[in-house]
Amino acid sequence: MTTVAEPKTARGRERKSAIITTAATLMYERGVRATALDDVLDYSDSGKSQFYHYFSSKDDLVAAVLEYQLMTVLGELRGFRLDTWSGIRAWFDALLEGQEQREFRGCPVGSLAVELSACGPDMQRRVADAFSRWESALARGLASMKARRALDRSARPEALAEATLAAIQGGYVLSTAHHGVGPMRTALDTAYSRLRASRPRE
Amino acid sequence: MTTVAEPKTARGRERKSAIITTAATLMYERGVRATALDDVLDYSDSGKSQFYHYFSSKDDLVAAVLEYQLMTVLGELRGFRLDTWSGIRAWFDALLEGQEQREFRGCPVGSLAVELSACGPDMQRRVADAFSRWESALARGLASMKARRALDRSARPEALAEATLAAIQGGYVLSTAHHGVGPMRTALDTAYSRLRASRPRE
DNA sequence: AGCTTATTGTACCCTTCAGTACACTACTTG
DNA sequence: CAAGTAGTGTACTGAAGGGTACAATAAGCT
Repeated sequence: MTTVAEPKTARGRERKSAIITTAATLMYERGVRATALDDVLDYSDSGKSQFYHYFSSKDDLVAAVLEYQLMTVLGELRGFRLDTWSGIRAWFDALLEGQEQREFRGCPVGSLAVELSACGPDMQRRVADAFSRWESALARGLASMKARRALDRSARPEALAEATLAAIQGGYVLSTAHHGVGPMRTALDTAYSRLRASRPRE
Repeated sequence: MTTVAEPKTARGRERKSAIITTAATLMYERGVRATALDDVLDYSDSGKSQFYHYFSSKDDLVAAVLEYQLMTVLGELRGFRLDTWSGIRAWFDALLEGQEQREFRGCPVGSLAVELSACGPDMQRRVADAFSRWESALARGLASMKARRALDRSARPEALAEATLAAIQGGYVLSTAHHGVGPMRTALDTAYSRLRASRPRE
Protein backbone atom coordinates (compact mmCIF):
# COMPACT_ATOMS: atom_id res chain seq x y z
CA MET A 1 0.00 0.00 0.00
CA THR A 2 1.24 3.42 -0.82
CA THR A 3 -1.60 5.12 0.97
CA VAL A 4 -0.80 7.34 3.91
CA ALA A 5 -1.83 6.37 7.39
CA GLU A 6 -2.07 8.07 10.71
CA PRO A 7 0.20 6.43 13.26
CA LYS A 8 -1.71 3.95 15.38
CA THR A 9 0.78 3.28 18.10
CA ALA A 10 2.80 5.45 20.46
CA ARG A 11 5.95 4.51 18.62
CA GLY A 12 4.39 5.52 15.33
CA ARG A 13 3.34 8.87 16.69
CA GLU A 14 6.84 9.49 17.98
CA ARG A 15 8.34 8.63 14.61
CA LYS A 16 6.01 10.93 12.77
CA SER A 17 6.53 13.79 15.14
CA ALA A 18 10.31 13.26 15.11
CA ILE A 19 10.21 13.61 11.36
CA ILE A 20 8.19 16.81 11.60
CA THR A 21 10.33 18.48 14.22
CA THR A 22 13.54 17.52 12.44
CA ALA A 23 12.17 18.82 9.17
CA ALA A 24 11.04 22.00 10.89
CA THR A 25 14.53 22.65 12.18
CA LEU A 26 16.27 21.92 8.91
CA MET A 27 13.79 23.86 6.81
CA TYR A 28 14.04 26.77 9.17
CA GLU A 29 17.81 26.78 8.94
CA ARG A 30 18.22 26.07 5.25
CA GLY A 31 14.90 26.80 3.63
CA VAL A 32 12.27 24.37 2.43
CA ARG A 33 13.61 23.74 -1.01
CA ALA A 34 17.18 23.44 0.20
CA THR A 35 16.22 20.72 2.63
CA ALA A 36 16.50 17.25 1.15
CA LEU A 37 14.18 14.56 2.35
CA ASP A 38 17.16 12.29 2.86
CA ASP A 39 18.68 14.77 5.28
CA VAL A 40 15.50 14.91 7.30
CA LEU A 41 15.45 11.14 7.44
CA ASP A 42 19.11 10.89 8.39
CA TYR A 43 18.81 13.40 11.21
CA SER A 44 15.66 11.80 12.54
CA ASP A 45 16.97 8.27 12.15
CA SER A 46 14.18 7.23 9.88
CA GLY A 47 13.96 5.56 6.52
CA LYS A 48 12.18 6.32 3.30
CA SER A 49 9.56 3.70 3.99
CA GLN A 50 8.66 5.24 7.29
CA PHE A 51 8.36 8.62 5.72
CA TYR A 52 6.03 7.52 2.96
CA HIS A 53 4.10 5.55 5.51
CA TYR A 54 3.01 8.75 7.21
CA PHE A 55 3.30 11.37 4.50
CA SER A 56 2.14 11.32 0.93
CA SER A 57 4.84 13.63 -0.38
CA LYS A 58 7.32 16.30 0.57
CA ASP A 59 4.59 18.90 0.20
CA ASP A 60 2.58 16.98 2.71
CA LEU A 61 5.48 17.23 5.14
CA VAL A 62 5.88 20.93 4.43
CA ALA A 63 2.25 21.49 5.33
CA ALA A 64 2.78 19.62 8.59
CA VAL A 65 5.86 21.70 9.32
CA LEU A 66 3.96 24.92 8.69
CA GLU A 67 1.25 23.83 11.08
CA TYR A 68 3.88 22.82 13.63
CA GLN A 69 5.69 26.14 13.44
CA LEU A 70 2.45 28.05 13.75
CA MET A 71 1.58 26.00 16.81
CA THR A 72 4.94 26.77 18.33
CA VAL A 73 4.46 30.48 17.77
CA LEU A 74 0.90 30.46 19.07
CA GLY A 75 2.03 28.33 22.00
CA GLU A 76 4.63 30.88 23.02
CA LEU A 77 1.99 33.55 22.59
CA ARG A 78 -0.17 31.93 25.20
CA GLY A 79 2.51 32.64 27.77
CA PHE A 80 1.66 36.33 27.62
CA ARG A 81 -1.34 38.45 28.48
CA LEU A 82 -1.88 40.24 25.21
CA ASP A 83 -4.63 42.27 26.79
CA THR A 84 -2.24 44.23 28.96
CA TRP A 85 0.48 46.71 28.05
CA SER A 86 3.08 44.90 30.08
CA GLY A 87 2.09 41.61 28.52
CA ILE A 88 2.47 42.95 25.00
CA ARG A 89 5.78 44.54 25.84
CA ALA A 90 6.99 41.30 27.44
CA TRP A 91 5.93 39.37 24.37
CA PHE A 92 7.85 41.77 22.13
CA ASP A 93 10.89 41.36 24.34
CA ALA A 94 10.57 37.61 24.13
CA LEU A 95 10.42 37.82 20.34
CA LEU A 96 13.63 39.82 20.36
CA GLU A 97 15.23 37.36 22.73
CA GLY A 98 14.16 34.45 20.57
CA GLN A 99 15.43 36.03 17.39
CA GLU A 100 18.77 36.59 19.04
CA GLN A 101 18.96 33.03 20.35
CA ARG A 102 18.15 31.57 16.97
CA GLU A 103 20.93 33.62 15.46
CA PHE A 104 18.73 36.01 13.53
CA ARG A 105 17.35 33.37 11.28
CA GLY A 106 13.97 34.98 10.96
CA CYS A 107 10.39 34.11 11.74
CA PRO A 108 9.68 30.37 11.72
CA VAL A 109 6.33 31.02 10.13
CA GLY A 110 7.22 34.06 8.04
CA SER A 111 10.19 32.57 6.27
CA LEU A 112 8.13 29.54 5.37
CA ALA A 113 5.39 31.85 4.16
CA VAL A 114 7.67 33.75 1.83
CA GLU A 115 9.13 30.65 0.30
CA LEU A 116 5.79 28.91 -0.05
CA SER A 117 4.00 31.87 -1.55
CA ALA A 118 5.15 30.69 -4.97
CA CYS A 119 3.61 27.25 -4.47
CA GLY A 120 0.21 26.01 -5.39
CA PRO A 121 -3.09 27.51 -4.20
CA ASP A 122 -3.47 24.86 -1.55
CA MET A 123 -0.25 25.85 0.18
CA GLN A 124 -1.13 29.53 -0.21
CA ARG A 125 -4.36 28.94 1.62
CA ARG A 126 -2.54 27.30 4.47
CA VAL A 127 -0.10 30.17 4.74
CA ALA A 128 -2.83 32.78 4.72
CA ASP A 129 -4.70 30.80 7.31
CA ALA A 130 -1.66 30.61 9.55
CA PHE A 131 -1.21 34.38 9.58
CA SER A 132 -4.91 34.89 10.14
CA ARG A 133 -4.85 32.75 13.24
CA TRP A 134 -1.80 34.57 14.56
CA GLU A 135 -3.37 37.93 13.86
CA SER A 136 -6.63 36.94 15.52
CA ALA A 137 -4.84 35.98 18.70
CA LEU A 138 -3.39 39.45 18.88
CA ALA A 139 -6.61 41.15 17.80
CA ARG A 140 -8.50 39.38 20.56
CA GLY A 141 -6.16 40.82 23.16
CA LEU A 142 -6.49 44.29 21.75
CA ALA A 143 -10.27 43.99 21.49
CA SER A 144 -10.40 43.04 25.11
CA MET A 145 -8.32 46.09 25.99
CA LYS A 146 -10.66 48.24 24.03
CA ALA A 147 -13.65 46.74 25.81
CA ARG A 148 -12.29 47.84 29.14
CA ARG A 149 -11.27 51.22 27.81
CA ALA A 150 -7.53 50.66 27.78
CA LEU A 151 -7.74 51.57 24.10
CA ASP A 152 -9.53 54.52 22.62
CA ARG A 153 -13.03 53.90 21.25
CA SER A 154 -11.78 54.91 17.81
CA ALA A 155 -9.11 52.22 17.88
CA ARG A 156 -9.58 49.31 15.47
CA PRO A 157 -8.15 46.17 17.03
CA GLU A 158 -8.01 44.25 13.75
CA ALA A 159 -6.12 46.99 11.96
CA LEU A 160 -3.77 47.46 14.89
CA ALA A 161 -3.13 43.75 15.02
CA GLU A 162 -2.46 43.64 11.29
CA ALA A 163 -0.03 46.55 11.44
CA THR A 164 1.68 45.07 14.46
CA LEU A 165 2.12 41.71 12.79
CA ALA A 166 3.50 43.50 9.75
CA ALA A 167 5.99 45.31 11.95
CA ILE A 168 7.02 42.01 13.48
CA GLN A 169 7.48 40.35 10.12
CA GLY A 170 9.32 43.30 8.68
CA GLY A 171 11.48 43.42 11.78
CA TYR A 172 12.35 39.78 11.29
CA VAL A 173 13.27 40.34 7.65
CA LEU A 174 15.60 43.25 8.37
CA SER A 175 17.02 41.63 11.47
CA THR A 176 17.85 38.52 9.51
CA ALA A 177 19.38 40.51 6.69
CA HIS A 178 21.58 42.55 9.00
CA HIS A 179 22.29 39.69 11.32
CA GLY A 180 21.44 41.65 14.42
CA VAL A 181 18.42 42.46 16.57
CA GLY A 182 18.80 46.21 16.07
CA PRO A 183 16.31 46.61 13.23
CA MET A 184 13.80 44.32 14.85
CA ARG A 185 14.06 46.22 18.10
CA THR A 186 13.44 49.46 16.27
CA ALA A 187 10.45 47.96 14.48
CA LEU A 188 8.94 46.55 17.66
CA ASP A 189 9.60 49.69 19.69
CA THR A 190 7.88 51.68 17.00
CA ALA A 191 4.98 49.25 16.87
CA TYR A 192 4.64 49.41 20.63
CA SER A 193 4.55 53.18 20.76
CA ARG A 194 2.06 53.12 17.92
CA LEU A 195 -0.18 50.91 20.04
CA ARG A 196 0.31 53.13 23.05
CA ALA A 197 -0.74 56.07 20.92
CA SER A 198 -4.16 54.44 20.75
CA ARG A 199 -4.77 54.82 24.45
CA PRO A 200 -7.86 56.84 25.19
CA ARG A 201 -7.19 60.58 25.23
CA GLU A 202 -8.73 62.32 28.16
CA MET B 1 39.06 29.28 -20.70
CA THR B 2 36.49 28.92 -18.02
CA THR B 3 37.20 32.35 -16.61
CA VAL B 4 34.39 34.87 -16.59
CA ALA B 5 34.58 37.94 -18.74
CA GLU B 6 32.76 41.22 -18.94
CA PRO B 7 31.03 41.61 -22.29
CA LYS B 8 33.16 43.63 -24.68
CA THR B 9 30.67 44.30 -27.40
CA ALA B 10 27.16 45.72 -27.53
CA ARG B 11 25.81 42.31 -28.42
CA GLY B 12 27.57 40.80 -25.45
CA ARG B 13 26.15 43.38 -23.09
CA GLU B 14 22.67 42.74 -24.41
CA ARG B 15 23.04 39.02 -23.92
CA LYS B 16 24.26 39.39 -20.38
CA SER B 17 21.55 41.82 -19.42
CA ALA B 18 18.89 39.68 -21.10
CA ILE B 19 20.01 36.80 -18.93
CA ILE B 20 19.83 38.95 -15.81
CA THR B 21 16.39 40.39 -16.47
CA THR B 22 14.99 37.01 -17.43
CA ALA B 23 16.46 35.46 -14.31
CA ALA B 24 15.10 38.32 -12.22
CA THR B 25 11.59 37.72 -13.50
CA LEU B 26 11.69 33.97 -13.05
CA MET B 27 13.32 34.12 -9.64
CA TYR B 28 10.80 36.69 -8.53
CA GLU B 29 7.92 34.53 -9.66
CA ARG B 30 9.20 31.14 -8.56
CA GLY B 31 11.95 31.77 -6.08
CA VAL B 32 15.69 31.50 -6.58
CA ARG B 33 16.10 27.86 -5.86
CA ALA B 34 13.05 26.88 -7.86
CA THR B 35 14.43 28.60 -10.93
CA ALA B 36 16.52 26.30 -13.09
CA LEU B 37 19.36 27.71 -15.07
CA ASP B 38 18.05 25.93 -18.12
CA ASP B 39 14.76 27.78 -17.82
CA VAL B 40 16.53 31.11 -17.66
CA LEU B 41 18.50 30.19 -20.74
CA ASP B 42 15.46 28.98 -22.64
CA TYR B 43 13.45 32.10 -21.91
CA SER B 44 16.32 34.38 -22.79
CA ASP B 45 17.29 32.39 -25.89
CA SER B 46 20.76 31.74 -24.65
CA GLY B 47 22.95 28.71 -24.28
CA LYS B 48 25.02 27.26 -21.49
CA SER B 49 28.23 28.47 -23.05
CA GLN B 50 27.01 32.03 -23.15
CA PHE B 51 25.97 31.86 -19.56
CA TYR B 52 29.28 30.57 -18.28
CA HIS B 53 31.01 33.08 -20.47
CA TYR B 54 29.58 35.91 -18.39
CA PHE B 55 28.86 34.29 -15.06
CA SER B 56 30.98 32.01 -12.97
CA SER B 57 28.07 30.17 -11.37
CA LYS B 58 24.41 30.36 -10.52
CA ASP B 59 25.31 32.21 -7.34
CA ASP B 60 27.07 34.78 -9.44
CA LEU B 61 23.87 35.26 -11.40
CA VAL B 62 21.85 35.51 -8.22
CA ALA B 63 24.11 38.27 -6.99
CA ALA B 64 23.59 40.11 -10.26
CA VAL B 65 19.84 39.68 -9.97
CA LEU B 66 19.87 41.04 -6.42
CA GLU B 67 21.77 44.08 -7.56
CA TYR B 68 19.40 44.49 -10.50
CA GLN B 69 16.31 44.33 -8.33
CA LEU B 70 17.76 46.78 -5.85
CA MET B 71 18.52 49.14 -8.70
CA THR B 72 14.95 48.82 -9.93
CA VAL B 73 13.59 49.65 -6.50
CA LEU B 74 15.97 52.54 -5.95
CA GLY B 75 15.23 53.74 -9.47
CA GLU B 76 11.51 53.90 -8.74
CA LEU B 77 12.34 55.65 -5.49
CA ARG B 78 14.03 58.46 -7.36
CA GLY B 79 10.70 59.34 -8.91
CA PHE B 80 9.51 60.67 -5.56
CA ARG B 81 10.48 63.50 -3.26
CA LEU B 82 11.06 61.62 -0.06
CA ASP B 83 11.67 64.89 1.75
CA THR B 84 8.04 65.93 1.52
CA TRP B 85 4.92 64.46 3.05
CA SER B 86 3.13 64.28 -0.25
CA GLY B 87 6.15 62.62 -1.85
CA ILE B 88 6.31 59.94 0.82
CA ARG B 89 2.60 59.32 0.60
CA ALA B 90 2.81 59.12 -3.20
CA TRP B 91 5.64 56.64 -2.93
CA PHE B 92 3.62 54.49 -0.54
CA ASP B 93 0.71 54.59 -2.94
CA ALA B 94 2.98 53.58 -5.77
CA LEU B 95 4.24 50.63 -3.73
CA LEU B 96 0.67 49.53 -3.18
CA GLU B 97 -0.11 49.94 -6.84
CA GLY B 98 2.95 47.96 -7.82
CA GLN B 99 2.19 45.16 -5.42
CA GLU B 100 -1.29 44.92 -6.88
CA GLN B 101 -0.03 44.90 -10.44
CA ARG B 102 2.49 42.20 -9.72
CA GLU B 103 -0.27 40.09 -8.27
CA PHE B 104 0.87 40.31 -4.67
CA ARG B 105 4.08 38.49 -5.28
CA GLY B 106 6.02 40.43 -2.70
CA CYS B 107 9.02 42.67 -2.59
CA PRO B 108 11.53 42.01 -5.38
CA VAL B 109 14.36 42.66 -2.97
CA GLY B 110 12.78 41.33 0.21
CA SER B 111 11.79 37.94 -1.11
CA LEU B 112 15.29 37.45 -2.46
CA ALA B 113 16.64 38.53 0.91
CA VAL B 114 14.63 35.98 2.83
CA GLU B 115 15.59 33.13 0.57
CA LEU B 116 19.25 34.11 0.43
CA SER B 117 19.61 34.62 4.16
CA ALA B 118 20.46 30.95 4.48
CA CYS B 119 23.29 31.21 1.95
CA GLY B 120 26.92 31.91 2.54
CA PRO B 121 28.32 34.98 4.26
CA ASP B 122 29.14 36.60 0.96
CA MET B 123 25.53 36.60 -0.14
CA GLN B 124 24.44 37.74 3.31
CA ARG B 125 26.69 40.75 3.02
CA ARG B 126 25.16 41.66 -0.32
CA VAL B 127 21.66 41.38 1.07
CA ALA B 128 22.46 43.50 4.11
CA ASP B 129 24.11 46.03 1.87
CA ALA B 130 21.06 46.21 -0.38
CA PHE B 131 18.75 47.01 2.51
CA SER B 132 21.22 49.53 3.88
CA ARG B 133 21.25 51.42 0.64
CA TRP B 134 17.48 51.41 0.46
CA GLU B 135 17.20 52.56 4.05
CA SER B 136 19.73 55.32 3.52
CA ALA B 137 17.78 56.72 0.61
CA LEU B 138 14.77 57.06 2.86
CA ALA B 139 16.78 58.31 5.83
CA ARG B 140 18.29 61.05 3.66
CA GLY B 141 14.83 62.32 2.80
CA LEU B 142 13.76 62.30 6.43
CA ALA B 143 16.99 63.97 7.56
CA SER B 144 16.38 66.73 5.07
CA MET B 145 12.87 67.17 6.44
CA LYS B 146 14.25 67.39 9.92
CA ALA B 147 16.79 69.97 8.82
CA ARG B 148 14.05 72.26 7.65
CA ARG B 149 11.92 71.59 10.71
CA ALA B 150 9.28 69.47 9.03
CA LEU B 151 10.19 66.85 11.61
CA ASP B 152 10.59 67.35 15.32
CA ARG B 153 14.12 67.89 16.62
CA SER B 154 13.75 64.75 18.70
CA ALA B 155 13.02 62.67 15.59
CA ARG B 156 15.70 60.17 14.55
CA PRO B 157 15.67 59.85 10.78
CA GLU B 158 17.64 56.60 10.75
CA ALA B 159 15.32 54.92 13.23
CA LEU B 160 12.25 56.21 11.43
CA ALA B 161 13.62 54.96 8.12
CA GLU B 162 14.38 51.57 9.62
CA ALA B 163 10.91 51.21 11.11
CA THR B 164 9.32 52.38 7.88
CA LEU B 165 11.28 49.89 5.81
CA ALA B 166 10.27 47.19 8.28
CA ALA B 167 6.63 48.18 7.86
CA ILE B 168 7.02 47.99 4.10
CA GLN B 169 8.63 44.58 4.23
CA GLY B 170 6.11 43.24 6.70
CA GLY B 171 3.34 44.68 4.59
CA TYR B 172 4.69 42.84 1.58
CA VAL B 173 4.88 39.57 3.50
CA LEU B 174 1.30 39.74 4.73
CA SER B 175 -0.01 41.05 1.46
CA THR B 176 1.60 38.19 -0.41
CA ALA B 177 0.30 35.67 2.08
CA HIS B 178 -3.26 36.95 1.90
CA HIS B 179 -3.11 37.68 -1.79
CA GLY B 180 -4.46 41.17 -1.41
CA VAL B 181 -3.23 44.70 -0.78
CA GLY B 182 -5.28 45.12 2.36
CA PRO B 183 -2.60 44.21 4.91
CA MET B 184 0.02 46.20 3.09
CA ARG B 185 -2.23 49.24 2.97
CA THR B 186 -2.81 48.95 6.69
CA ALA B 187 0.91 48.64 7.32
CA LEU B 188 1.77 51.61 5.14
CA ASP B 189 -1.05 53.76 6.49
CA THR B 190 0.17 53.02 9.97
CA ALA B 191 3.76 53.75 9.02
CA TYR B 192 2.70 57.02 7.46
CA SER B 193 0.78 58.18 10.46
CA ARG B 194 3.72 57.16 12.62
CA LEU B 195 5.93 59.44 10.53
CA ARG B 196 3.39 62.24 10.74
CA ALA B 197 3.41 61.86 14.48
CA SER B 198 7.00 63.05 14.39
CA ARG B 199 6.05 66.46 13.11
CA PRO B 200 7.20 69.23 15.41
CA ARG B 201 4.78 69.90 18.22
CA GLU B 202 4.13 73.57 18.72
C1' DA C 1 43.25 38.19 -46.40
C1' DG C 2 45.02 36.46 -41.87
C1' DC C 3 45.23 36.62 -36.99
C1' DT C 4 42.99 37.40 -32.63
C1' DT C 5 39.45 37.85 -29.61
C1' DA C 6 34.44 37.60 -28.58
C1' DT C 7 30.57 34.95 -28.82
C1' DT C 8 27.75 30.78 -29.49
C1' DG C 9 26.01 25.56 -30.15
C1' DT C 10 25.84 21.02 -28.59
C1' DA C 11 26.73 17.06 -26.37
C1' DC C 12 28.00 15.27 -22.21
C1' DC C 13 29.05 14.20 -17.05
C1' DC C 14 27.87 13.65 -12.46
C1' DT C 15 25.41 14.54 -8.45
C1' DT C 16 21.23 15.23 -5.99
C1' DC C 17 16.87 14.00 -4.89
C1' DA C 18 11.76 12.72 -4.82
C1' DG C 19 9.45 8.80 -5.11
C1' DT C 20 8.81 3.31 -5.66
C1' DA C 21 9.26 -1.74 -4.81
C1' DC C 22 9.43 -5.20 -1.96
C1' DA C 23 10.83 -7.84 1.57
C1' DC C 24 11.39 -7.91 6.36
C1' DT C 25 10.57 -7.42 11.62
C1' DA C 26 7.63 -6.38 15.73
C1' DC C 27 3.74 -5.94 18.11
C1' DT C 28 -1.03 -7.19 19.31
C1' DT C 29 -5.05 -9.77 19.68
C1' DG C 30 -7.85 -13.75 19.44
C1' DC D 1 0.76 -19.76 18.48
C1' DA D 2 -1.23 -17.98 14.26
C1' DA D 3 -2.64 -14.20 11.71
C1' DG D 4 -3.02 -9.66 10.83
C1' DT D 5 -1.59 -5.08 11.14
C1' DA D 6 1.88 -1.50 12.23
C1' DG D 7 6.24 -0.26 11.42
C1' DT D 8 11.11 -0.61 9.23
C1' DG D 9 15.43 -1.47 6.00
C1' DT D 10 17.40 -1.23 1.63
C1' DA D 11 18.10 -1.10 -3.01
C1' DC D 12 16.55 1.02 -6.99
C1' DT D 13 14.59 4.34 -10.69
C1' DG D 14 14.19 8.31 -13.27
C1' DA D 15 14.34 12.97 -13.85
C1' DA D 16 16.24 17.44 -12.92
C1' DG D 17 19.82 20.39 -12.75
C1' DG D 18 24.54 22.61 -12.21
C1' DG D 19 28.63 22.59 -14.46
C1' DT D 20 32.34 21.10 -18.24
C1' DA D 21 34.53 20.22 -22.88
C1' DC D 22 35.36 21.46 -27.11
C1' DA D 23 34.65 22.93 -31.36
C1' DA D 24 32.41 26.29 -34.31
C1' DT D 25 31.21 30.87 -35.84
C1' DA D 26 31.33 35.93 -35.93
C1' DA D 27 33.56 40.28 -35.50
C1' DG D 28 37.21 43.27 -35.24
C1' DC D 29 41.96 44.79 -36.43
C1' DT D 30 46.37 45.17 -39.02
